[in-house]
Amino acid sequence: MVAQKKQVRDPEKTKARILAAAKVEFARIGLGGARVDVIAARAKVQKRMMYHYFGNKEALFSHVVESVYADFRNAEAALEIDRLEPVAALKTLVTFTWNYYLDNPELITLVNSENLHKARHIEKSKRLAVLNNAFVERMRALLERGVAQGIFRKGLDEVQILISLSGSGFHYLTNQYTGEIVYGRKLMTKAARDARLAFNIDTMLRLVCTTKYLAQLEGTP
Amino acid sequence: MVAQKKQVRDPEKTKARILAAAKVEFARIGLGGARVDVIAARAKVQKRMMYHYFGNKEALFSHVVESVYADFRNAEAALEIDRLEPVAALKTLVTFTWNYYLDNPELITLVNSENLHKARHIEKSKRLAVLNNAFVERMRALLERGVAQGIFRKGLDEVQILISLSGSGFHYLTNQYTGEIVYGRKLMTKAARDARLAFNIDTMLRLVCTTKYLAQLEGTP
DNA sequence: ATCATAAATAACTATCTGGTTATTTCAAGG
DNA sequence: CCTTGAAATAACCAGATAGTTATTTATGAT
Repeated sequence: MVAQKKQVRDPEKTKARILAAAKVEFARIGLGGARVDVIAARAKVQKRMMYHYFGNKEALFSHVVESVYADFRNAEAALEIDRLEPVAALKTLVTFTWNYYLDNPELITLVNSENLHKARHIEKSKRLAVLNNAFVERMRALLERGVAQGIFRKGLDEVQILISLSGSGFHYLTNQYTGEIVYGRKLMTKAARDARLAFNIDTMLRLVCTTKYLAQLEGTP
Repeated sequence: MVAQKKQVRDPEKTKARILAAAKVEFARIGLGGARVDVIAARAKVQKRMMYHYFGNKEALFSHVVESVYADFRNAEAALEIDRLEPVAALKTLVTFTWNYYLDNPELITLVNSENLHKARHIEKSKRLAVLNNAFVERMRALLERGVAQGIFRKGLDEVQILISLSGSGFHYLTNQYTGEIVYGRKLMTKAARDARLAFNIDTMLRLVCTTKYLAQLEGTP
């Protein structure tokens, strides 16, 4: 007779616990490095339950990546940047993106892991397709508004802008460890983080605004 | 009696074959995902030889990452951008960096893998410390020259510039798979690659040059 | 109450995997 | 030659690992 905790059934909570633990482990050490046993132990759940609810390790990974991505897109959509002036909207978006990365470091390593696997886990997701489409469309609309007001440059490609916008923060953070060695400097102190955000906002404005508007900004600081 | 190829001894070649195979495997699937047996098979070498020459899997990984990084820095140093006009030097550096990433895709996944492991494999490398130091110093000197000529903005931080310079290409390439899904567009066609390089050159110029100089450039296209 | 079903547990297994042991073979210096 | 140390080979192993089988138990509908 083995001492045994009374079973309390709560499928939603069990699923959520498995997902949360998987998110931590996959983010910490990648799909290849993560161990099913460790995830189960962290979730305080029998390993069998992971197989019950998610099928296998890779399906669990797919679930994690999709939900992390979806949370990110939904949070951005909630900004409703279409209600702001173009320049304010752009600053808001850069700041939000940077802070979201800082607050959700798993997003970064999970996206990297997913790219190592050629994005095959989110390839087929209809849910992400919809969210991503709207995301790109919001930037297209923002650029259009800025151009109409004579503030933004004509003919910019919203995809290039979005890649640079995410990259300016993402790259800094994902490469923070090799970065500190390469540049011989702490990159994650409060001062360093603030400096990078300010730099990124400046970068995006220089990238998107007309030279004329930039000169005007410099004239009235 | 087992058929057995006559041993031909060539320690240098054996080491090189192990390193080359390890580079491919670690780049393909990460430190956690790579298998020692697969590396040995790919190198056409007895697994024991890897342990003989490199000690263990992680030491082999360290060796690979360090040499890949060193090759990159040495190639950049060979550009001798200090012989070029500031603007030409910057364009050359952006173009070189982009092409180097394209020609050496292992660099990107290895750097990502190393960051997942908090850069502990290159932390202690004296060789990289020297190379990295010179690398940062070259950009500092370039910015200084540009400022002296009244072309570059004053007070720029060479580290921020370098992070953005590498990131503008690195981020595009490392996230190419999720990128194609997010943006609903092929990112690696010849046209797409050329467009990104042109965009990155433009970005770096806008970032570094004075507004006055930029306006001048626009006036005479 | 009883029953059907999903939730949870426990123990197990085939295979994989990093690393080792034991042995043989080559090649260079004396 | 012949000795000696490094290079190479082959077989092996203990622990890890993803996934399974078999069984029990809680819960909600009837």
